[in-house]
Amino acid sequence: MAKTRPKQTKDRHQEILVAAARVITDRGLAETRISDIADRCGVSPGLILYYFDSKDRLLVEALTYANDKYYLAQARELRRMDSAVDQLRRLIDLSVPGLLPDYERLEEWALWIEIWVRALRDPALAKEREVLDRRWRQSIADIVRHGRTTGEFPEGEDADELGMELGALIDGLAIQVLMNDTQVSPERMQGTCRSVASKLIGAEV
Amino acid sequence: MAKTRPKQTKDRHQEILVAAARVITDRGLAETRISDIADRCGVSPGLILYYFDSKDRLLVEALTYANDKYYLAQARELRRMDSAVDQLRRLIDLSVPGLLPDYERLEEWALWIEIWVRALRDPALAKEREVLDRRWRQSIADIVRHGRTTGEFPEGEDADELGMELGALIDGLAIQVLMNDTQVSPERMQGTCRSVASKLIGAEV
DNA sequence: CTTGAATCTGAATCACCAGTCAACTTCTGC
DNA sequence: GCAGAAGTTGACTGGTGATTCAGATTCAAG
Repeated sequence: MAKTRPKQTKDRHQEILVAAARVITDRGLAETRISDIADRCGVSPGLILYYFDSKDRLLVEALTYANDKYYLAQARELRRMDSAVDQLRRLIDLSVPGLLPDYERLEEWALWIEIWVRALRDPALAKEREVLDRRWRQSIADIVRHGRTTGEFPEGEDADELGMELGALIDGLAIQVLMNDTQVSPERMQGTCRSVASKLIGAEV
Repeated sequence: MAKTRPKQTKDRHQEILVAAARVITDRGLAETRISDIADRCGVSPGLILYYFDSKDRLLVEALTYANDKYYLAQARELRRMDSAVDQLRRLIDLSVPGLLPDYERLEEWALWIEIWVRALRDPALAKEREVLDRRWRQSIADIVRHGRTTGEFPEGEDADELGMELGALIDGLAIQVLMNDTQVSPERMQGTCRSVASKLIGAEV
């Protein structure tokens, strides 16, 4: 069976990416060593460099890989919902760090900050980041457009502009929540997001 | 003259902090070496450790020192204005990375991201960050309150809540602008901030 | 089986850098 | 001036961690 080997390779590749993402969220990008990733996979450090040309490339790939994984899972879930209000509420809930028991969300936001820092000096990652961020704003704008076709939301401001506004609001609040700010609890963030979204969109969310 | 020595010492302390902040914005926190800071000051690496117990402490102090400097300059400027609308507009303009020629603003935001990343794992810095962030939201809330006493803004939602909302919006947008996102130009961020602020406050800004 | 390619290991190499330290210089007060 | 304190230097130490590499192992195909 010719597929066994290629598949094996692919799995190892992914396995390393997943392990790297987890190590990064645990220890932070700056404190992530190749041997940490190797330990997490149960292999030797040499093997990591066998699959990835350098630590840097691995880290960049891991950051975008993880973000992709979370995004796709979210998009799949939202697509199954008919109501735009439900979609928007769910998107908000998924965006609040620590609101839902599924604590992978915490990881996602921590990875975002690492991406931002690194993208400041790494042109390759900077390019990827823009794609990821655009996709994030887009998914909000799409919900707004969907709500307007279903009649849940009134016509109004440009949907893409709204996507940018709400996306930025969520980003900013998520940072505070992620930092464990005593004034910005997950529940408060949820309430604020709903309230501002309602005002900007012009319909109760 | 007894003042020469104490003053000299103080200057050296500050000089190092300033140099450290600049190196951090240039190279990134992760790539900042003691010798870089020493070079920037034109002194030997040993002297840096003579004034600061460790690299870590120096870096944390530099991050908050720089933030403080920017905040105080901004607060002083805003205090001199009578109109809350003027204050809010100015605060927005000062917050848009790269809008004003004074490019120190770019540095400030880059430092914020470094603070966030590091605060995730450094409890001491986490505590400082909360103070700094609270002060930031507070300054917006104060403008709202001021505008309500002068009659420029109508009564409405809790001023502190508004401070959190607008603060988060600005944070989120500033990240995109700082990253050089092609869809989020400085001018667009400025327009969006004014427009959202107007809607949430209930008066044209 | 056998062979060659893919996978994997772990010790060795190599560069880098935080922090130390002994010696040197410059002040300050007397 | 002089003694001691403060400031400064730069070579050195020690630890760390990325990357290399020479083999060992596994596997697929003939």
